Amino acid sequence: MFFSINPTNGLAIFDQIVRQVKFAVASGTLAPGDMVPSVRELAKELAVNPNTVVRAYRDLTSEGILEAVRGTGLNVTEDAVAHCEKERLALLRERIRHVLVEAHSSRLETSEIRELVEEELTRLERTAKGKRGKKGADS
Amino acid sequence: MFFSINPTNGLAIFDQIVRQVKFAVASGTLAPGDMVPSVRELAKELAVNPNTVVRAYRDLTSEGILEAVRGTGLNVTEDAVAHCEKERLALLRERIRHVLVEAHSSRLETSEIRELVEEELTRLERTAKGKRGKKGADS
Amino acid sequence: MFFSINPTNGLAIFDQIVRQVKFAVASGTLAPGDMVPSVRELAKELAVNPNTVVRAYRDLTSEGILEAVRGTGLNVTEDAVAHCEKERLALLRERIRHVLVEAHSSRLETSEIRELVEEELTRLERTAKGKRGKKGADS
Amino acid sequence: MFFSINPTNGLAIFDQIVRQVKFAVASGTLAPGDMVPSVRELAKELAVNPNTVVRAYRDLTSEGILEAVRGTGLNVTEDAVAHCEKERLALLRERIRHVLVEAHSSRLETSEIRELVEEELTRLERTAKGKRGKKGADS
DNA sequence: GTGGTCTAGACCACC
DNA sequence: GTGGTCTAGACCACG
Repeated sequence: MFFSINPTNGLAIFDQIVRQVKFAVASGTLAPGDMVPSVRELAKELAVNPNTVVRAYRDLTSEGILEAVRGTGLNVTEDAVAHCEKERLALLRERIRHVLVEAHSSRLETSEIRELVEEELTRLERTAKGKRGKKGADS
Repeated sequence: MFFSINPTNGLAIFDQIVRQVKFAVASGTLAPGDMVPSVRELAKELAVNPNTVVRAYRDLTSEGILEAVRGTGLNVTEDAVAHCEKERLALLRERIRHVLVEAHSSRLETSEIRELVEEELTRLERTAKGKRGKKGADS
Repeated sequence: MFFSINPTNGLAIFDQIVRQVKFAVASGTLAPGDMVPSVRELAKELAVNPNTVVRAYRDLTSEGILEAVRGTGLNVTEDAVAHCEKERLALLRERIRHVLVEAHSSRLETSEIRELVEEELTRLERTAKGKRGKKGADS
Repeated sequence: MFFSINPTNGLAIFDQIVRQVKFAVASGTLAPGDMVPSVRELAKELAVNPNTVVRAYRDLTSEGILEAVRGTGLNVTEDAVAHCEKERLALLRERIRHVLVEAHSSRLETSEIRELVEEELTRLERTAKGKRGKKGADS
């Protein structure tokens, strides 16, 4: 459904899941009270080991974003929205800063970096449009 | 000297060293025939274990970017420049794309992403100017 | 199992492992999709440090002969066979040439060298037969 | 003059020198009473570090093959011939056996190994003839 | 359980 | 002094 994993991302798989849940909450795709997919279901969908999903859900639970409902599953908490909205930009900003710092320390001019970013951003938009035009899209 | 390690940027230390050597070659900071800092020296400077530097240098050697001169050290090969110039953009582009893809999949609008990048880029420029204005400061 | 280390043959241990994996692939003893022994297992079997095996496996991985399957182990790639078949003869030929060159430069006649080789080859055959005749014996 | 170094031989440089001196003695190229080249001279000729030659000569001296003549240099001892003649075959045989063992353990048939050796031996003869035809020859 | 990374420190060959 | 190799043992992420 809304998650997609890229194993060569630099991010650990469980971390990608954690972040994507947070992003989904921040963007309203996942609302308080909604259930997240079961561990098995998500593990199958993403073709990862169930324990990896367990790990991600455990982290989210201990951060108060998910809560266990006995015998039912995990659902998004009330507090989650505020928490995730704040965190979304921070998480992204952090990664963006890291890569920009590296680009800068490689002695690329700011303008060259900006150009690189624009190129990739444009390519991304084009891809996104293409997918939207069709139907579902995955990574 | 010209290398700096950031333990929280998601990249393995040896990989950061590898990339920084490549960037230094690409930008001309390190020219063919130049010697890279000795294993022990760099290890001390970066406060990492010598074996971590050995690992990075070995990888660079097997990529043909460095070559060992028995008993004297490692120097940058003639081929290195072409190799690194090509690779610099590819390496950076790769990381940039990954973070942009994540930002996009978090349902941020392209304009919002662009804004985030601009903010960080501006902050980066300001920091850089600041440093230049003073004297040497390091990360 | 199929690997054996000889600490006095002039080759580094990790290199002997690398070569033996390649040879096993070239000879079909190890087929694409097969898992190589785990780092810890092989280290124990050869009585070497696990890191030495790690080093060998890493080299093989970066040559595209092995690939890591997260959390399960390393397996032989599809490409490995072609790669290793070509390399087997090259690796052996290289070593053979070196020793023949030395023998020749020691002013031995070609016929004398040939004789030496034949003697050792015969002894090798006899030993091999002996082993086959019994049961398993190792070096 | 009669020595040549191959840095990619698998053998350490000092060891190549040691062996070549022994071979020269065994073949009569160097006779008891003959002086070996001075450390400086040989180091320059082979383009290696003088300390490497010192190391080789030290080993040879402690084996009783060379002896120091105060203020003159090093010369070949009386005992050297017998010693070296015996050792020549042993040294070569040892290396030959190592490579044959490896070839055999790579599951090459004896006939295939023999073929490989013959090919390289033939190539060696051809090269040697070529050189002899001309004048001096180097590695 | 698996491999990946890192630290710590040893010995060797070579300059 | 240099790099190369090996040992020993730790921690992490993933299955």
